[in-house]
Amino acid sequence: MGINERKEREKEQRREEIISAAEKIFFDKGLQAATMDEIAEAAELGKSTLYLYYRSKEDLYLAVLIRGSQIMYKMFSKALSTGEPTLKLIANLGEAYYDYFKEYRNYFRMFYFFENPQLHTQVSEEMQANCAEQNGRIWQLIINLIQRGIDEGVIQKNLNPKQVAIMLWSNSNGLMRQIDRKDDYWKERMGVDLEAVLRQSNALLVEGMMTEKAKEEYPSMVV
Amino acid sequence: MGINERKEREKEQRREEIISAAEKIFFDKGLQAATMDEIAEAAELGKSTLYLYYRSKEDLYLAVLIRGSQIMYKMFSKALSTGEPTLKLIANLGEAYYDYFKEYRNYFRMFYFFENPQLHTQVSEEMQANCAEQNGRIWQLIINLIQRGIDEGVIQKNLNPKQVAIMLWSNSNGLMRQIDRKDDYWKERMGVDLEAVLRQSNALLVEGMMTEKAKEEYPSMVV
DNA sequence: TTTAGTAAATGACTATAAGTCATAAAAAGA
DNA sequence: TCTTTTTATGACTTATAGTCATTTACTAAA
Repeated sequence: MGINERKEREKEQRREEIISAAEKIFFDKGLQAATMDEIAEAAELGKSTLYLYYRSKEDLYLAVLIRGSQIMYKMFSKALSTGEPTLKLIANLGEAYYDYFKEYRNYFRMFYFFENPQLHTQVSEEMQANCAEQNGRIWQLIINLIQRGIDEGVIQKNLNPKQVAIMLWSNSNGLMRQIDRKDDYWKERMGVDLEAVLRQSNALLVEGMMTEKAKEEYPSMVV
Repeated sequence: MGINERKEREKEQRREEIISAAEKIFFDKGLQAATMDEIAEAAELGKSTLYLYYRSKEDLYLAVLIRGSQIMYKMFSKALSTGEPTLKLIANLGEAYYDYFKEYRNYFRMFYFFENPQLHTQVSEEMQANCAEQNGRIWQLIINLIQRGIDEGVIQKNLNPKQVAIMLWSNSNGLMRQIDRKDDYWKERMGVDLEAVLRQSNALLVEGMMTEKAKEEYPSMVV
């Protein structure tokens, strides 16, 4: 019978509405300063109702984060589907991450939460598993790409694709953090353009991992 | 008269005692979960007394952090005073940061706080200024070192020393974060040794910034 | 249409913890 | 010893996450 299905749909919709309301508040105030009362008001629901859908404020925060991850996954998938050579795709993926940062900076900031386990005091097992799965999908995209580069002989084959992935990711992420928090400081007080630093350090890393053959074939990738 | 000086000394000592007590609790529980009541008990003082010395829990947290920064500064200074060639010192500084991470991981973790401005809701102007100053001293050490490398002709002179500093720092920091939180995951599930990744990516970046002359002179720095 | 049963929603409540303040204790000075 | 200043505190206020008994809305059978 269709009633249960309709109810299921409505429940899912309500979950999404709650996420949308929570998003506004979290984007504006961050995890700590946002209150469940505010979110409830934004969602036009009683606070207790929120707890029927999410077990804790942190779980709700992560539900928003997962929405942000899904967007990232889509952007990355799209960047990888242009049919360009693998090395170009690696560069494109770096750009896609930077595009994500610029376009969805609110989500990007929420990812800080992942990195500080001391903030995780009320995360449910389920939600943690959801996040891990979503996260894993994105890593897989990157790792597969690097593996392809190795198989094609454009990335040195003594490198571990996971190792390369984490190296590139970690570097980009660290710099985008700086851009997020201190771009003006670096630009005005130090005369440093962090966007250029980001591109340059990524390029240096990629170049260091390319095979000699690839350097000849794609001289434009060499700094 | 000496009474005021003695009092000043005692007050300073009390501040340090409070920091030591706070440190234990913060190391154990993190900023959010630690309570001022616990800290007061550890310090054998009433909670209200803490507020005579520090304006907020966050300020107290930062006071602990500054102690951690001072240790870092000392370690870095020591690493730079061996009289070795500049390129070697750059590598040593990377190692010194990793040593700090291993030996003072509790402080290292506290630095997460800096990176998430959304957590800063009660930081006083003074404390912020103290942190900025302490922070600036450390950056200056690094930047001066890179500048020396440029002056000596071992680092490419088209590079901005601040740019180089942030590139190296950001990369190391990002990877040490991963090591802190997910070393086992990467090792056991992915077969990746993050410590090796850290060294390798630093080496790649340094190599990419060296002059040709330096590469000839210090072939051991080339991967 | 009524009624019984189920699912969804809520307002009032509890517990916890940061931060305040009037008052007390201790120290210094006269 | 008495007064003033400094240091310390316990009781209080406020804010907010999370709970729970109760209500409201919806569904289905009589």
